[in-house]
Amino acid sequence: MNVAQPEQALRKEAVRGTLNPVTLADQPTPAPEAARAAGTAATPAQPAKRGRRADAERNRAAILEAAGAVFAEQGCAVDVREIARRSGVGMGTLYRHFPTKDDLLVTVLGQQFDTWLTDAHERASATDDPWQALTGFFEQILTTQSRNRAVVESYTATNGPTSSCAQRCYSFIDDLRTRCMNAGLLRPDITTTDLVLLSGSLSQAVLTTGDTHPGQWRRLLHISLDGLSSRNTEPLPEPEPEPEPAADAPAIP
Amino acid sequence: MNVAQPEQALRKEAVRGTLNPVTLADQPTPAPEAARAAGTAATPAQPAKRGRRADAERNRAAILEAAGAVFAEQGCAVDVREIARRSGVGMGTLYRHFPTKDDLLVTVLGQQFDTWLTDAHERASATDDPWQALTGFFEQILTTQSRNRAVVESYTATNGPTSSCAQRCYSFIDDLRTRCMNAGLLRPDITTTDLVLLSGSLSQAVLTTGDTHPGQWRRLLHISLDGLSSRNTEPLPEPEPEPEPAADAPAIP
DNA sequence: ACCGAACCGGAGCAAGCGCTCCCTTTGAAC
DNA sequence: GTTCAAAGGGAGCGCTTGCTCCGGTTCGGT
Repeated sequence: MNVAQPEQALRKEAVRGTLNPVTLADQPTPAPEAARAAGTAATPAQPAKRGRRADAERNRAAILEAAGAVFAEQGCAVDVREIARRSGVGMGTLYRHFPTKDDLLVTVLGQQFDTWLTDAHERASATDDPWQALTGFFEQILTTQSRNRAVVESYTATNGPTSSCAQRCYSFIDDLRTRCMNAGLLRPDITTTDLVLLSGSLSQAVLTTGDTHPGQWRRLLHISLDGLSSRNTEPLPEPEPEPEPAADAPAIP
Repeated sequence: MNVAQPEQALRKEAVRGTLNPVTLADQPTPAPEAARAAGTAATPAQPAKRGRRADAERNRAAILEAAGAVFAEQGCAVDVREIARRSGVGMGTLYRHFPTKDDLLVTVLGQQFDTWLTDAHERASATDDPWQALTGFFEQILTTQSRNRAVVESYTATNGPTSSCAQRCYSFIDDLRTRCMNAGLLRPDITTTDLVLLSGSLSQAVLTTGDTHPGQWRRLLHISLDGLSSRNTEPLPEPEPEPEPAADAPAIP
């Protein structure tokens, strides 16, 4: 799942230290019924595969909530003990529900991403102005990320649009681009990849400048958006051939 | 030196794990003579304060060279043992020369920054076109950073222009900005802070997209530069009041 | 050639952190 | 109420990593 793993990896891949922020590849909140279908013995489906005890369900929810808060505040690198503490459960409980810290992170970010993308869709279709849809999208994604370290970290750790989450996001951005392009608002050689990577770059600016220069990222965003406008006619440097998205090069929002 | 340290910190601040990428605050290659002046019992001055043994000098140089390479390749988080191995010295030797991993990192990055900034000055004064000087600067800083993980990491870890290194960089960018502004090439409300943070943001893009989309950062740079141009007249959102650069909020190039 | 101070090197310490083991507790079917 | 599989919890293991300790070695002045 992660990059450059040693050779062992018996079934537990985030073996030691390595554990890059995340790899939102599989099961982004899988549909409850499609649980035991494929060979993926991944995180058990969300709403009780077949009668989970009530306390277990409660604890699972508590873990998810605490993890969401802690990851958002402190980033992907927090001690698992902190999450256990905040959710009021022991380590054993936490690890029964999520076999790996990575699994927990993936689940949490997957949920957040789902709600976020739904919201983004609604907003985008609420306006008829393509340019406003695009700028609103950037505004939204950056606002979200300015409040969630884990999202930014996992984004920048494994950029590149792969995985179901990232692909849905990618095609959403692609729609926005097409709308703007048809209206002649976007300079003609902007690719969807440009937009995806631009959002990632600005995300990082949000994270970096968050403490020292609050709100400064809006200025950078404004500058970048102006640079995207069709009023700039000089062609961009050629995009280099993309190195064939490897099957294990995942990402997130 | 770093942020949010516990209370102990007996004299060794990067006590455990914490060790954020860096904090280029003090002694950016201090002048040899001003060694024992202030109370700063920092890294001993470079060229033998008073007769260092020849082998010690050789080892110090080897450590610096190896550390430079290793930090550039693998980032600030490498194991100190790796540096010791690559430079052919033992841990004891390494830690006699640099009392802390952080010290080593600061020294290495400080040197690299010095040579880089000198080069930047030469290039900038070699052209009469202010806009080309500005774009050349961005091009140069990003090219450098695309080959040096440690620089990017330390930049994004402690953004904000403080410390002697960062301040020299800041005033250099300020010169570039003034030249462009006088020539009417830059949109009028661009601040130096905008430029500094923009470079930081793009640096991150360089790091992030380096593996998956080599050279892509040039497109983002192009877009941003177009956004900086005076052809964009719409005013940017107000910059928020900067939170008084704290005495210990350092950064680097 | 001699001597002491400076230097070398790497085994080892301590702490952080992901994860497991195992005994205890509890929910819910009967 | 009884029973027992499922759930709980936390001490502790194993590994990493920054840093130290100390016996042996080497330099450079005499």
